[in-house]
Amino acid sequence: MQRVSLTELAKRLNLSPSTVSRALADHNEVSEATKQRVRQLARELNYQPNQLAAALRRGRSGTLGVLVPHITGHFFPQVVHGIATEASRAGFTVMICQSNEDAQQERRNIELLRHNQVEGILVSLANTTQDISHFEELRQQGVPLVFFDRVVEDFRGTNVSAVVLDDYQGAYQVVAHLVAQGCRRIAHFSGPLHLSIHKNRHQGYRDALLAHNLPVDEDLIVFCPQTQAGGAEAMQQLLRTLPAPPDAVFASNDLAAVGAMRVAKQAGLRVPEDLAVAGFSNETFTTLTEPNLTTVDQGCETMGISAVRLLVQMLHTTAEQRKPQPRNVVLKPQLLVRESSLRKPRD
Amino acid sequence: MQRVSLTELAKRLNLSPSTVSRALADHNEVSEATKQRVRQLARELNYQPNQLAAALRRGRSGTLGVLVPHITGHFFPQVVHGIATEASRAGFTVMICQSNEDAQQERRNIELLRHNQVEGILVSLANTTQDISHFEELRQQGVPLVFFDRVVEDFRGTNVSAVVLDDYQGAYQVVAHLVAQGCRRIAHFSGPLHLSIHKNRHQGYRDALLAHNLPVDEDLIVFCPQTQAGGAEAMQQLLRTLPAPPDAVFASNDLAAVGAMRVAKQAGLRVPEDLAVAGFSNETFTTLTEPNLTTVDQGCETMGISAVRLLVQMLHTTAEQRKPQPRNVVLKPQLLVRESSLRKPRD
DNA sequence: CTGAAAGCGCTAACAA
DNA sequence: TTGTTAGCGCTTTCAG
Repeated sequence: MQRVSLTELAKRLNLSPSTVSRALADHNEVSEATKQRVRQLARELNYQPNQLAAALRRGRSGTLGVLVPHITGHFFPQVVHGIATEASRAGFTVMICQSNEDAQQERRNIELLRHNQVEGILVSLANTTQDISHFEELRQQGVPLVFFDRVVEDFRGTNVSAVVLDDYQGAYQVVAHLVAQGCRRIAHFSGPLHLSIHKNRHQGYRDALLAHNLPVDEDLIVFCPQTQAGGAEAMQQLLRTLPAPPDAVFASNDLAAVGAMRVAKQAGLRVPEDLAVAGFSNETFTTLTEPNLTTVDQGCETMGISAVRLLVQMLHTTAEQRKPQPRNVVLKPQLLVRESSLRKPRD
Repeated sequence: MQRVSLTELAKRLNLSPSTVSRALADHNEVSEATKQRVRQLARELNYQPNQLAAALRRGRSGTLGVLVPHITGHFFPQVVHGIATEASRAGFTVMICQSNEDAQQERRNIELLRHNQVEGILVSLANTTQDISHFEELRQQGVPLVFFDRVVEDFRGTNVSAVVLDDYQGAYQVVAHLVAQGCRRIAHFSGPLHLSIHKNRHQGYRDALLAHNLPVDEDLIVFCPQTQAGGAEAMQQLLRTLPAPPDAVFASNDLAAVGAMRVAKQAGLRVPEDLAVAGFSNETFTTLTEPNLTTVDQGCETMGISAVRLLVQMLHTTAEQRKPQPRNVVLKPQLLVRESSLRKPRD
């Protein structure tokens, strides 16, 4: 069984290629009888339309480019899953590239996507990216662009869209919850503040304390690697240094929270009675710790979906000759209260 | 700055499109001087080659199709990561689709990939797929095809390649290790045997026992959902039913192992002293449990890489007019001994 | 070393 | 309702 082209079908049916094309596209200018004939033969010969040719001719590839730092861990696979699902729903295919957190690869992949004529690009920045000229170029040339999670702050208010999570809000909610549970000396394990996620969570922590008339005690704030070991280390430090241990720990991510929890338990503290613990991200393992870890869900999949919707919107508006309508979406995170911070019965 | 085509470049340089094309492809039949001129102007005008057109002309898209059940959880993201990385290394781009475990979507996506002229397809079956006619068709038409992890058994020995993990071997190793640790009454928590992963692990368990002159006690084999709850349930059942608890549990996956471990600890058994525990898959959380869980690493990324290599090989051999050379690769899993099963000091 | 010509497979004016 | 024509942007014979 050979590959047949549309032209081939046309010949066999004594029709012109255009008619066949229209028939297959179900144009209403074609007689029902002809459509039947065409479809029948197409099925018989197992005709496979060549999307490349159609895309070339139309000037529209029907493909969206996706550029993520990597497809590992918890967050990005989920987002990519959301992107792929929503793109498919909107009738697009996706071409996915990884920058491997490398600015060079990021540049190359952007090129690659362009050469493949993607209609728009969804990007989360590599963490080594300083020079953003490659994105600036895309922006100027009007390539529809949506950043998600790791965004270029400078592009706010330009013809570029973005989807981010409200980390500040998430952290604020955690602390408010801990206060409601009766905690008064809430420690915070933060990552480096040059990363916006940690900066925002840190700020949310501070503001929530102040809003509840609690002092911000700098001794309760520890900067540490956001890993299990880092969290463990930080907890040990607090237990060693302070006259009395804190009554809660809010870590900027789940791994650090687990580390803290483990050390606390080894030190004889009961969780949550003596020490309430909360993390951030809703990693899979948060329902496997003992006790289960209170955390903040980021709605990763929703982020992917929103990003695609934004992009598709932009594509429509540009197609209608109007200016593309960039927008910034800030997703609300969801506090998940679990055993590790629950001292009082739920309402 | 408008989009410029190769033809446009040619006009501006008073050259023919063919020469420009050759210059950009760095053919050695073009004078160095001309190459310079072409490259210079291309850069100045920010020329972006149209891959679609090139692909159409060449009859080679440079794209590989990937079809996975989903991009969530632990396993598939890792494999996809491996695929994307290796494909990029081999000069291909990837088009990724999800079947969402649905046979219908699987069929549609296969179509989609074909229409996009992918040069070959990497597939892991949806678990609802019974009718495999869509793959049979690909096979007959000579579309290069590589299955990974969830394969079509019927295709063994045909012009289709496959990459699978040696589950049997992995299970065997686990049990051999447990025996070496002094365990004699090793329980096994298995999933449904119609899934090959569980069937093979189960068989590995049995054979390893026999090989070490231990009896296979059917009372120690429990079929349960391979979830934390399932594992917990199974453990409770054993503790309730048996006159004496087993001295080890090997669960067919990590979640079930965690459930078993938790119940055992609650029942006052020490892990690993009274009960050694081992799982399968090397999920992220296995280094977060207390104690850390002994498990089997599947080399997910390696699987992706192998699959791509196999496909690329097939592409080469077909290109050289020779018959494609399908191969079956069986990856060796790696036993990771951790605290949950370690009773004796390491060698 | 360079150019002319043809065409990959499809779609979309414009005609009939 | 159907056909004619042209061409998307590129590569690749084949000639010069």
